[in-house]
Order: sequence, then C-alpha cells, then structure tokens
Amino acid sequence: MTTLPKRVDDNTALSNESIREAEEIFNSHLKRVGLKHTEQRDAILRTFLETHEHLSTEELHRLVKRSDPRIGFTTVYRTLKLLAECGLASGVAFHDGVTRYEHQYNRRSHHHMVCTECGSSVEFFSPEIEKVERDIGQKHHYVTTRNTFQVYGICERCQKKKHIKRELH
Amino acid sequence: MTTLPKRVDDNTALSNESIREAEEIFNSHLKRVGLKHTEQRDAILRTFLETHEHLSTEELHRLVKRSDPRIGFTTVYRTLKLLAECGLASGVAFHDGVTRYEHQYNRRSHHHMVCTECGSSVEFFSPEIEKVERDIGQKHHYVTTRNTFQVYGICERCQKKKHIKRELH
DNA sequence: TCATATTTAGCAAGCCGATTGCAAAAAGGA
DNA sequence: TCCTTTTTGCAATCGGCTTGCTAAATATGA
Repeated sequence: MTTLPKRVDDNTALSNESIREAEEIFNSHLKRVGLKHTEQRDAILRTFLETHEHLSTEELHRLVKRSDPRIGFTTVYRTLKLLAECGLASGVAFHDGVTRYEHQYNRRSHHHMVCTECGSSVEFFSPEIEKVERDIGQKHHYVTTRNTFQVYGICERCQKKKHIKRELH
Repeated sequence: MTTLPKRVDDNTALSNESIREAEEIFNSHLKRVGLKHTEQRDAILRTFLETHEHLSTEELHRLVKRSDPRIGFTTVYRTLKLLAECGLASGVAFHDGVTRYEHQYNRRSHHHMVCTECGSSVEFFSPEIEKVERDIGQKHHYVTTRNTFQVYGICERCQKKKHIKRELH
C-alpha cells in the first residue's frame, strides 16, 4: 500500500468539535495580531469548513452569500488570507491561473490528480512524497516547509468519451 | 541514490547539435500545423534554448530584445505557446501567479525546490515521484500525462541571514 | 524573379483575477 | 454609553494574460 487515496467528493465534513477547535484557532490568531472578531469572519470560516473541495475566492464567496447575501467578495478574499496565515487554509495553484484554497484543519498533507479534460480531481496522500521532500531538503541544506505535487492526466470518464467520439468517424 | 540533483545555475547549455535538432522539431511542427517560419520565431527559440532557468514571458522578452530590440512581447508570448505545443517548452506555476517556462529539450522530467525568502531554486530529478505518478494513475484509472512537484523551504544562505538578524537583537 | 495568397508581428485594447483606497459602519475597551 | 480602532464592501486599480486588427513578411506557383 503506497497511497491512501480519497475521492474529493467524499464526505470529509468536520465534527462539531473540530469546528469549534478551528474557530478557537482563528480567534486566538485574530487576538494575537490585534484584529477584531466579526460576524462576517465567523460566517466565512464556518462555510469554508463545510466545504470538501478546493475553492477559488469567487466560489467561496458564492457559498458564503447563501448564508448572508450582504457579505462582499473583498471580505471573503481578506478572510481567506487570514485563514491561510494561521494555518487553517492553504492555497493550491493548478494550471489555470486561479488560486484555490482548501481547509487544512485536521487533514494531513495530500496531493492532487487533475483531469485536464473536465477538471475533476482526486486527492491522495503519499508518504513517498514526504520522504523525497525530506531527502532533497537535507541534501541541499534547505529547511523545507511544504511541498505541492500534482499529477495531470485524463480520467476514466473522459477517456471513454474520447473513445466514443473516435468511433463516430 | 534517490535523486540526481542539479543546480539551476549550472551550465546546462545545449550542444550545437542539440540546438539544430530543436530547431528541426520546431520547424516541422510549424509545417505540420501550416504556420510559417520567421526570423522572430527563430531568434526566440535560440534565445530560449540558451537559458538555464525558468523564465516568465516578460523575462524571455527582455532577453530576446538584446538580440533584436524590435521583437515585441506578443510575439514572444505566442511563440512560447508554440514551443509548448511541440514539447520544447513547458510551463511551471510557482506560487506567485506568474507562469514560467523552461526548455524541455534533451532534459528529463525534473522538479523544483524553491526558497520562499529569496526565490532561488534547485532542480532535481526523482524516480520515486515518477513511480507515484504511475501508481496513483493506475489506481484511479487515469491516463497520466505529467506531474509537477515543488518543495518550498528556506535555503542555507537565507537561514544564515536570519540567524545573524536574530543575533543583532 | 515576380505576383498572389496566406500568415505574422506587434500595437493597442480588453479581459479577469488579485489587490487596495476610502468612507460609512461595527467592534470592543474604558 | 462614548470613543478609538478596525472592518466592510464598493469602486477603482493593478498586472499578467489574451486577442483584434492592419501593415509587413513569408511561401507558393507561374
């Protein structure tokens, strides 16, 4: 067993306890840097923790507006930065120029395989990757902090679609 | 030996022969898709092959202008896309929102470790990574095409700088 | 070599996600 | 409650990426 894959659309919802813990982390981060606790920030964090996928700021904003339509894009944008600061969110750059975020709380480092046809993705964890990070850091005297690993390819469904298209000729 | 690292600033210049081969690949690609051979495209390819690092379109444009100041940004931009199409260049997305390109001819797939303080980077190749790509693709029935792997951290020099700064307090 | 058809070059404009200035509103300590 | 500080969110801006357009360059065929 080399990997522990997990479909993105699995139910990865956090327990109430985890959510409270995450709120705690966020609140103390705010206090530490002298910022205020607001309704909007709370709502954004809660919505964010409910998600399972990697969301652009745009997409999170759309979700947040469901619980409060008056929350603006800028606030979501800035809150996401705060969440990244205290380790609750982390950004992933796929190859389409849009930064996506995923919640990091109670999840271990993992990687993505992305279909270049339809954009769907699979998450997986691989201890080998973490080992390579350690090894290569040691070799070049870097103190490593994180890594990103993405595999690109074509998913089963899109392969079949292509097959059908070819048969029509 | 798990990795075959190579410093980015090594002399990785291609032989004349390799350059001719690359030009050949480019020319037949142009012919295949019904495009024309031009001085500018030639100059851009040649400059590109001389580089050793990952360049943004902007940066390559600056270099190209040294050999011909009248070559515009758009042409470099579009030529880079052509080069990517025929496999001579490939784009890498670091985490600063800028797409960088590196020449791919006569080089095998490799990865990057980037210093988050000063931006310098180290290239390395790791067969383990390629194996993980194959495994995870197989497991989820993807036909994989490529992967990107980046390690982030702090290089030796920047660690020392931080150390000195701390001692001044 | 020259004429003709096709593509290119590069300016300028547009696009789009990321970022910021600002004034009214909200938070929270005294 | 009052007052200071921070936040919010609109609107404007920024910056990299992309494209429309026309004069110029290239390839093809006579």
